[in-house]
Amino acid sequence: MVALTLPDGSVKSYDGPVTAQAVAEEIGPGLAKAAMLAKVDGVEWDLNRPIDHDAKLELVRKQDEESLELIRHDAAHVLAMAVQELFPGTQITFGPATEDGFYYDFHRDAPFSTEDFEAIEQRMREIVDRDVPIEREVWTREQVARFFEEKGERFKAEWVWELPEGEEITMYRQGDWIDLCRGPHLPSTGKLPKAFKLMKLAGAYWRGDASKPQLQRIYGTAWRDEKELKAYLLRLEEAEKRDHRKLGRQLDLFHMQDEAQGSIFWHPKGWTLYRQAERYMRARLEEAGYVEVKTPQLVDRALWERSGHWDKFREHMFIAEVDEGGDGRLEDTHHLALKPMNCPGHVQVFKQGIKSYRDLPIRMAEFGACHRYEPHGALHGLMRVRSFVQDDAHIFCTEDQIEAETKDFIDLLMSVYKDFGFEDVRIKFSDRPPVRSGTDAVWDKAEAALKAATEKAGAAYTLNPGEGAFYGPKLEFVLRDAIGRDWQCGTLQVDFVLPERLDATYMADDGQRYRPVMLHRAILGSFERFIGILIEQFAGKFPMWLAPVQVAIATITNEADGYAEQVAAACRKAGLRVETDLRNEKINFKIREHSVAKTPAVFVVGAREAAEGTVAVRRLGGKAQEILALDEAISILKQEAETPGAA
RNA sequence: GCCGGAUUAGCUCAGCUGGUAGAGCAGCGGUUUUGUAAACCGAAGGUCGCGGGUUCGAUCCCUGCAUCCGGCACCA
Repeated sequence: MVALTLPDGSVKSYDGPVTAQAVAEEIGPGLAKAAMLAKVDGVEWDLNRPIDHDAKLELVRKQDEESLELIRHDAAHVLAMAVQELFPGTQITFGPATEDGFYYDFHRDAPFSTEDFEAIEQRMREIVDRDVPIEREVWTREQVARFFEEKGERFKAEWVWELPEGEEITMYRQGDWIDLCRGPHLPSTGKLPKAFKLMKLAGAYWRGDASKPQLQRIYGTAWRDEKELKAYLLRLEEAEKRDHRKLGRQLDLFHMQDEAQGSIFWHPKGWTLYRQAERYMRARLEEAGYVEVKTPQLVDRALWERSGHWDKFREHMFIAEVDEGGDGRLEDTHHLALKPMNCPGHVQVFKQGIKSYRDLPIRMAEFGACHRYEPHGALHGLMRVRSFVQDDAHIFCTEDQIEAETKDFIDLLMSVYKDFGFEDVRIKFSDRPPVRSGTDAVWDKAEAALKAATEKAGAAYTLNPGEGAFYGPKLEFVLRDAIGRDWQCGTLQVDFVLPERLDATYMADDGQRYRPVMLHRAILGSFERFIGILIEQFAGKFPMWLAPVQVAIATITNEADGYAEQVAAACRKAGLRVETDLRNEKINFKIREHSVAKTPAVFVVGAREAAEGTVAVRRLGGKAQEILALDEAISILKQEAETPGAA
């Protein structure tokens, strides 16, 4: 007897094992058609896999959000099958669902081309039309290994041995194609909606390891129906318009060029934006009890050797070679490095004089310009550059102070993000990496302290195993760009190692010297990256306090030029960032240009306004105009332009 | 760094199977003085990313390099 309890509480009993598909059919043909997946006692279960024990049974229907992951995983299998049919000799590896689609990694000597996509998609649709059953089979590890070895599938054959001992090994068969997979899957290929599309082609290393062979990854997207697919593609297209590189050019914010790859030429408007962010951050830090310092750009290699960076990151540092004697003799050649980070410099400041426990915590901030020789393939607009400025600070404190400092930091960061318009912040906790400094005991202490403090601060985080810095565990505060890529911005790192290496001490109340703990922390991360995200977040339509030009003053005829200059002067006097537009152009044209430039407000002035001492205010995105007395218009804008948080 | 793609005027892009290039916008010169998202006319603008090769002839084919784009790897 098998008794299945349905979500409505009703119980269905059967003489022997029964499939969820059969149960659905019994309930009704509509449900049978819509059903995609079962959940047996909460565990995902193939519809056509017999249930042989009493359990709670739920059915996931196509219209349920949960069906998406299944659809995408099945789409990946259908893709793999299509590829192997069309390109014999191609080896399969992995093909999971992703956030909005799926991919499959293949090994094949000849490269795929996006021109192959049409044929592959065509074949995928054919496989759906064939409507072949997808069946779950339980094999032994040896059977799987032998099977794949005989087929020349060396990646699959290798992988099966990595699966945990004792785990049930399942193979999913669809027609004459079969893959090692934990499932679950649809009951047949015909259930896969044809709302999929192959998107892009990329290289990816086998098992994410650059020392292993490189595979060819085909990315696709899959949805429940054509309408969802269309909406997704449209969303992507819209998102691409927010690309900060595109907007950076269109809004004349910055540019880059080959002679300084990975570095930014900030134009006046972009630099204004940057300065607003900097001004705001400085005020917030001062308010939060930070002191600001400035440390050298070029530092002798000796310090980097002591800090451990020379050993670990030499390849990624810009090194200057200085021949002191000017005679080419090696003995007096010095190596200096452009600082790739500010920590060792801050420790030097800390070490001047003797610090007392009464001085702690010391929150030492620097808008530090750093240079890192990032690999070519890593560079990405403002997001990943070789020359950047961190809103860096190091908090020197006692172990007892870690918790309070962490909490204060998280609060400060969240409040800053909120002022910039970010509510959706992902937090990751990264623990010890395989290659690291410091003993396990020290790491135990650092990880425990950071975790406890984070939990106290009430911040929800996900675990990011093995991704910590070489000297300590870290919290990463991650923001998302327009097309859904995640970028680490803020960070907090607990460090017991560097104070040791660079011999930082403080005098405690017992008259003994102790090591301070260093908390490395940044809120924006780098101004460059944060501004990149900001541009995409606002699609270039910055709030008044950040907008490079807050108001454009546009004349209707040149009779109003004199008045327009007066208006501009009054605005400047009130601290507003103004641009005048006295060109010999129609007002329609001017309005269009300032709209395209995303200037938040335009004051239109003509003969009428000049006579009456008013301005016609037009807001970005609005059609309406409002005639206001000049003083009033200025005071309204001034109020809107106020920097949030601090002044 | 790795895999794939791209590179044509300031910008966005066109250029069929090899015969040294074209549009729109911007810029420049004129006309126009305009009431809330593109006035009209004109002239100009290019070592087709850089180097090598094939060819009578290369923007186009081959090759090396550079940069950029999409991923992967990396990210103190």
